[in-house]
Amino acid sequence: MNIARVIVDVPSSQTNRLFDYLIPEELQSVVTVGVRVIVPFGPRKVMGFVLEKTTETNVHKLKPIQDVMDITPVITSELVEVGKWLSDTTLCFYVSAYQAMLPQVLKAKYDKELCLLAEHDSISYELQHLFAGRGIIPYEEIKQRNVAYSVIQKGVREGILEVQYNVQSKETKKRETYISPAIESQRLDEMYVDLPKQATKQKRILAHFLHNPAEIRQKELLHQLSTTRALIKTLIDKGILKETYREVYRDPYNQREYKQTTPFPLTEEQTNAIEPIHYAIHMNQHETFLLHGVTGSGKTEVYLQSIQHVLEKGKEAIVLVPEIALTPQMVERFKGRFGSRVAVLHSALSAGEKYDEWRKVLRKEVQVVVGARSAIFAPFENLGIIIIDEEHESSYKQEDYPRYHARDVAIYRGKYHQCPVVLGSATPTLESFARAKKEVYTLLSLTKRMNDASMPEVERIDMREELHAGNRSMFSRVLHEKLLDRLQKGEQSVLFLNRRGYSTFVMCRDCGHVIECPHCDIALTYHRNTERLKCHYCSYEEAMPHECPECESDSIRYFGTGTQKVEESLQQLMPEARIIRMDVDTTRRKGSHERLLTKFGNHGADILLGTQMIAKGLDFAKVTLVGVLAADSLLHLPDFRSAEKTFQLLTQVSGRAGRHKLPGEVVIQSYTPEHYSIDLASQYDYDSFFHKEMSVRKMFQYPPYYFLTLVTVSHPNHLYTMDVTQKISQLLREQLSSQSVILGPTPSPLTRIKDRYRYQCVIKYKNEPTLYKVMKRILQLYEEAMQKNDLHITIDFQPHQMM
DNA sequence: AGCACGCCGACT
DNA sequence: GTCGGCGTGCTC
Repeated sequence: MNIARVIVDVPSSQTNRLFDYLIPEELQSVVTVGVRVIVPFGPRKVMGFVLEKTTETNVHKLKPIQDVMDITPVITSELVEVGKWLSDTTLCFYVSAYQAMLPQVLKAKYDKELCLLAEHDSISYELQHLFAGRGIIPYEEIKQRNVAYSVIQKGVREGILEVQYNVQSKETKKRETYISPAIESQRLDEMYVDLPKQATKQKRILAHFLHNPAEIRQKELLHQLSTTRALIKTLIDKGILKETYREVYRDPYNQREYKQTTPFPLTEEQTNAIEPIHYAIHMNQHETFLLHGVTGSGKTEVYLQSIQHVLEKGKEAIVLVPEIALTPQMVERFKGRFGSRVAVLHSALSAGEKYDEWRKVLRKEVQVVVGARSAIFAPFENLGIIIIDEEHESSYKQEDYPRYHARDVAIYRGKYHQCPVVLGSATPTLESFARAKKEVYTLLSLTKRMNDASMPEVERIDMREELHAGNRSMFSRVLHEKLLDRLQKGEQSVLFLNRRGYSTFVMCRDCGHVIECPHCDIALTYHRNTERLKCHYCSYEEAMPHECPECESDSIRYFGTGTQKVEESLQQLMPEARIIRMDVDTTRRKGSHERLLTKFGNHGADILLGTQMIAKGLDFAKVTLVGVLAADSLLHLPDFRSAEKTFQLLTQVSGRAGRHKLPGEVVIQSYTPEHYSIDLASQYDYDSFFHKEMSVRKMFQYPPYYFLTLVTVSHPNHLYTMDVTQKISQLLREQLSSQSVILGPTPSPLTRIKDRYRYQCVIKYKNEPTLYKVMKRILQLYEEAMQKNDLHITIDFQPHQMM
């Protein structure tokens, strides 16, 4: 096995294959499948992943591997397979798939240096000036100092200069310094006596070690003796003390104390739900469960006790949680139960912290990972369960390369490890619920809230009537009243505004009529530049009307409101109320999210106004009112999932009120309160919503009845972009089965980004076994244009956003 | 992706 | 003759 087959870190279609390298004798034992290596590639050096080892090759001029970057593999043999599958099913490069599995700091860093091979005084004046006495300089200095590249080229040709390509790892390990005596205590005693009288501080330090010769953390020593590093350094230089380094983890949760919890007694429903999961764990059997439980029904306890079983079997668990729900409260629940056996992986951690948490997994120091989407690649080798909480969350779908869905990866890994996968949600995606109904997944239901709490009462407010009654503000009279009431009682309110409602659908403020596409039942998008309304699914368009086509009123407007504006008018309406605004702007800084929530939790404000991010996980005893300012904002986005998303969001938000002793109330403001998603959400009726929405999806040929694939073409030239998209649509129509529907070319919802025009084509299909092949062929066809002509073609199988 | 190689026009 | 423009093709 002296040949390694390597995927090089060059993301291009021509290099997207294995390259064979000779493993030098001295690296024979360290070069194993899954390690990163540095290999010569053409004239430079690049990072690569070793995917195979072999003794045979048909390449004659094998180059040797230059170096290894890892002592132990960073990609387990299972993840090698996952990576292949991932790149095959998302059509991404192999490197991209493997990069996606690793923490950012393991990405290679490249730099170039210029080396001087000749004697300094034998070279030209210009080069002497450039090198200024140094033997190696950074390559960029050539440009900075304005030296002509021809001079460098000539030097290289003459053998005076050499360009050196370096590959570095960005990883840094945090170390702590420890101090201990370098000599025996007897000699230490002598030293103490020999020290000059005035060296009182040095004596104090020595006295400490005479007393306690054990190694001590430098930080602690400095603190205990209130001395300085300089003094210690002196003693080290004298050879009396020595310093040693010990690698430590950057543990963002280390300082925190977690109250240890023990398993709660389960309700009858929970017991029924957990039994099949435990059975699958014990039988080492893969099965996908859909745990459908209303908000507050105790899904987490089911997760925790399932994990408990897994750990008892000596296996490991992955828990995925949506990014915005990965709050300290959530982490606390897992750390509280499993303590130091838990690693946490999410985006709020620094790169170094993420790396450290990830390494705990790699080294098998933890058995449970709680994390956001990418934690699905946690390098466990003995998985016993994978849990995806809030299964319906769109953040589980990666929106750029590789465009994977964590749910698919989970099921792939679950099959590999023969372990159960649990998808949990109060509002499962139609896809998952339909699969459960077809018994592809096993459905487990929790219909009751814990402690017999009831869901808060929901009142829907028709904002059209408010307008007719002369209320032009964005707060209905009922909501205003209730807010004042809470303020008086010293209770708290949460106001929710969807920021994505900043979009631009067109609606009549008199009759609530929203202008929709006649072919797609989806709101048209207002294009400011052309003053026209367009459908992003079927290319239909029309002029922006001056009056409502339904009631002929001239109150027809395009819509959008920001949190900032809401805060201003709220403050105007209720000057005495203390308001906390939470949106992207106020939570940009690290830790501000938590700080604001803590402040609200301590009743540092009366009203919490926010976007998406406050819809999840909030659990405050004094919150008795939840207001949704514009429930329509999601509804009319150009997205076939808009009704589903509205239902999910309203259900989610409603769950924030009255979670404790005080009963809660919910006010939903809307211009179309009669819409089934709002109506059924206010009644907490998932089943009816499911049936209604399924019939809509069936009628309009959308998932889960049909699969979707989105092809997006972009190029600086408008006509060319249209042309390529047209040709691709044509090819798809020719090469795919006649049952498939191909929509397009259509301008993308964001038709121009960064001076690039974007067109798209949507494929709706039921069964298209050759789709990957056809797509690959199309990509090959345009490979040249993509390389030379700045053409981009992206393919998204099962897209979540049609942008 | 990068980089070298190689073939053309515009110079010292 | 030499320098530098960019199209072409390769990287174990």
